Amino acid sequence: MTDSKPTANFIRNIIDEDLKNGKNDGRVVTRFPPEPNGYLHIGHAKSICLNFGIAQQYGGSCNLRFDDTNPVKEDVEYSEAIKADVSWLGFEWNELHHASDYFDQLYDFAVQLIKADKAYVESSSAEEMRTMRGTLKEPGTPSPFRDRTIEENLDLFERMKNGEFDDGEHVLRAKIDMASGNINMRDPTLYRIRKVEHMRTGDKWSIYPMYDYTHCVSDALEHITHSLCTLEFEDHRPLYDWVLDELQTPSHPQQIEFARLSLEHTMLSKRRLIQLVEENLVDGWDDPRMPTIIGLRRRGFTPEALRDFCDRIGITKNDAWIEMSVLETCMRDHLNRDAHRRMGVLDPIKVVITSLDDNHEQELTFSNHPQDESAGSRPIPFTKEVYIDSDDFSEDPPPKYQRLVPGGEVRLRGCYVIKCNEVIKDESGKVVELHCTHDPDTLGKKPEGRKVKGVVHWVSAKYGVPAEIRLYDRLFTDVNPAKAENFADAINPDSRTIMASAIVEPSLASAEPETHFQFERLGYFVSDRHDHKPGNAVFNRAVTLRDTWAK
RNA sequence: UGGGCCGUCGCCAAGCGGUUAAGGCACCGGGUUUUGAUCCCGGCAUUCGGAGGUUCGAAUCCUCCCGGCCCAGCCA
Repeated sequence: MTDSKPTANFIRNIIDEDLKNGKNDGRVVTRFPPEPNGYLHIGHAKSICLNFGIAQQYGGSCNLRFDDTNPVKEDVEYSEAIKADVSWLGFEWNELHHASDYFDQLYDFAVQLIKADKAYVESSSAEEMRTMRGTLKEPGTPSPFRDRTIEENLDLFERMKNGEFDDGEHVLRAKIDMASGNINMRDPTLYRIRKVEHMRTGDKWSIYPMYDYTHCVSDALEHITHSLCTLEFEDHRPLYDWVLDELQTPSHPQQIEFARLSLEHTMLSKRRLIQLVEENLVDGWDDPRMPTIIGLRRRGFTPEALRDFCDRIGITKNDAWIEMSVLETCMRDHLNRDAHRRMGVLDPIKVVITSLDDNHEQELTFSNHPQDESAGSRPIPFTKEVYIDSDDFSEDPPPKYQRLVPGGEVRLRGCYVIKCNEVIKDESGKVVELHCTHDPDTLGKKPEGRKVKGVVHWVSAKYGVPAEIRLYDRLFTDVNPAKAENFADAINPDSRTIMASAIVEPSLASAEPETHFQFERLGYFVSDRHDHKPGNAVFNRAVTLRDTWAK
């Protein structure tokens, strides 16, 4: 996995062409403009990687800008979380801005529009405006307020700003074309009255600019060259251009739209995500099953893997659905390369090696990474009693089973070959202990005269450390849960399995929170960044190992 | 004839008038292996939503048709 040469896409082609033609004096400036009204998810990661990635590739820059134009939905809790997520993903913004930084300029520009007779104060109700807007197939009708004099508009707008009116009494509209086939051009609202505390400007303003008016002006003020956004804004581009043309801003960024991310078995609508959290269907925004950046992080995904993912899925205008396997592969690729190997047993079953002395103790040396010598090694104690995973033993094995069976042999990973001689059960018939003997001539060498194919991970019963291991699966069984009648019903009942009695090798007790490991034969895990502490080992499984054994 | 946009392998995606139609994921073999992992090697679209047309030559240009997505917030 490398972050080198990103795949070609239509946006890079446009930029290449612009550069060739000397447009923007060879500058490339992008921006990532989230509204601070929630947590970022993997769909935002796509946009972040695109915007910051293009800036990097072309030696340009990328700004982080909070689109904080609707004070009723926004909060600094979110803007702080967003900054943390962007940084964690590995990107540095050039400038940090807020749309609210431009409120004064935006107001002056609005006055300019009024003076040019390109904007007017509308005093109809929202209801009436909707009626007059017409429908998709029928043109709208002009408002009776459309022909107010410039002086009257100026006066009213100033009084709106001064707080003389209540929410909903008036609105400032652009004067464009009520008959346009594009509904966004039927005199769109530019300003509305909102007597609400703003997260940054407090109660200074009682009017707030709308997205369509704010975004293009903000882009222009920051001298953005390429304003990248998602497909649903295609219809807004004529308005974006109209505003900048009317205002004759010195800079006129080019808006380019690309398809948003759709990932199978998950759902990226902010509204639905909020619902998951509020209805306690998950544990919060950072629940490891959430597609939020913070959730993916806690699950054990890495910035490298997420960046690789964004590069692999590409940028187009197709409504594409990405299979989970792509994300999982990115995760495995990265951690296969970087994660140190460890052993842990999820559901322990005791193995007594009867051929060993009661107090047998042996220190074995395990490589941290079989393909990377530089990763070093760590000691692992071997004792008479060890634990193996319960599904690595079977009295009634399925075909091609390569693990331990009564009378059979298996290799304890990095240790001896053992043979199962006796199966101990409790009153209910449950297997509680296996009595085995070891072949002393198999440490570091193949057994004589026979083949032992199976290898099983294990932990010393005496030195193993108790741990809680959380296993995760997709949150939704449906490919597209958003389409389910009641999406809560689409939740996978087995999306989380807690293995409360797991035992892990001693070296893991001292692992720092948020350290990634491969537990051999089980998958990639991370020590939980919140719950993992000395004396309380907690690991989350990000993804299993690839498994080609037909189960 | 409201307006805008999209259709290349099961899923993504390069390709921009002349290529044997890249690559990744998935899948199917085979080899290595003390992780049923990794790694390696091989297979996987005579065809680009369909039909016409232009051209010596079309996935790439034109026309029509079919299928899908977005838009009627004082949300972004």
